[in-house]
Amino acid sequence: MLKNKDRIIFHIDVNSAYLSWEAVYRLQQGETIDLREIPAVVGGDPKSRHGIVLAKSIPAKQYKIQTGETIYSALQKCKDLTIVKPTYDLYIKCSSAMMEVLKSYSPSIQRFSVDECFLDYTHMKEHFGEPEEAAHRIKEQIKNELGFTVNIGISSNKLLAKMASDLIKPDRVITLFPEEIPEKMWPLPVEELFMVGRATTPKLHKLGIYTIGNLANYDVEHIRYRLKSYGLMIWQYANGIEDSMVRAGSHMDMKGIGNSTTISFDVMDKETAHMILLSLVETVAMRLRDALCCCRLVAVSIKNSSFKSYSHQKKLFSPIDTTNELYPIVWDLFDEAWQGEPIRNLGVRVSELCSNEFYQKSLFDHEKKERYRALDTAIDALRLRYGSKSIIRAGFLHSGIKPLTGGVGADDYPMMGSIL
DNA sequence: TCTGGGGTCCTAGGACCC
DNA sequence: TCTGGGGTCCTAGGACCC
Repeated sequence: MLKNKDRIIFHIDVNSAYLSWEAVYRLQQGETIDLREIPAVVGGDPKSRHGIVLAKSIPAKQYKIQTGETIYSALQKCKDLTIVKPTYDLYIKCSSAMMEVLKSYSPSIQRFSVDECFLDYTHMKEHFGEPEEAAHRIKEQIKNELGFTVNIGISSNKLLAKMASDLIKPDRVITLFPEEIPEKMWPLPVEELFMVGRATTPKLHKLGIYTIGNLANYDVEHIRYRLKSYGLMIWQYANGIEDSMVRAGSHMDMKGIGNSTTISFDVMDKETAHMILLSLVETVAMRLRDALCCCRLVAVSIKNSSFKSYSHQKKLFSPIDTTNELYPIVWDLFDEAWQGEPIRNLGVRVSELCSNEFYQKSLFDHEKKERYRALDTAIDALRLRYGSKSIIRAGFLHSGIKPLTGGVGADDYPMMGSIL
């Protein structure tokens, strides 16, 4: 029986992913300046109210520019900051190219996000040698073949491998085995521990916990009493305790599908809101069918111009997957929830997914439903063949609203969430 | 021309049933 | 007249991740 402590897990993390990928692409296009070597960020357009920093170069980091802050504020910190728009299609391609390289080193890979994954190296030693040696080979191969650098963290579980890859950047292989925890992980500020975020940090500070080591050595019952199961989890993380498997997941274990959008102006009327919701539904429903799923729960979220968010959801009697069934539900949910204030952001999310192949037909299903499904299938096929803009609803023609909104590209991948 | 968009999981409270 | 308690489902909101 293999003990957990004998596992070898790699965490591969692309350094400044979006920015690196933009830099590589631009160099390939004949650009002479490497974005990674100047103060630069990838960020949206403030005009359309998308103005936040998505990724920064290391020189930009020297100006204390942080991911998530506004472009406006970043410019205050660095007057001649270079700002480039995100191109998500490129990122999906770069991510997939990296996955192809990693697949040749282990069959057991868990994609954690577009720029991070876990690789189980446990049984690969006889093929590729000692873990550190292999990690260096992987890192160099990605650099040489794809042009960007990665960090690789090595340990006996996913949590420690992930913490390891964060220790020193960029272009590094770093180990963090259990015996190295006191020296390498405990001195770090507690907010650098995975799952300790903005809300938990001040609560821990109030308890006199400032470092990961403070948390690790705190009375576990007391922390559990104060922070419930969450407290127990982060206490275990601080002690390097975590034993989840590397799940070579597919989109089959996706829990939900959602799209949301920040509108470039404040929406003041129901009709416009309905149009935007319909364009979100088109994308959500298409992704749902693409995953061969139906959903049983539909939710609408609203963020108003004062940044207050609220949501409204409905559990369905029978699972659905067609645009024509989904949008009336979404419109109703919106009408019930909207408090009449100016709207900044709208979202649609479906969950409680099940297979669409053998879904239980309810007694109240009617033949119309079958026609809807046939229509959607035909539209999906046209969009696949001639592009997403080849067929749009007439209502969008003169609306000034995009007929399809959102999506993460053809290559949906499962995200991991709070539990490793 | 300040504040994105994609996820997962947990909790609390109320309804409802026995 | 007094006011059980357990279980499950549903909903809204908030925490965290990238």
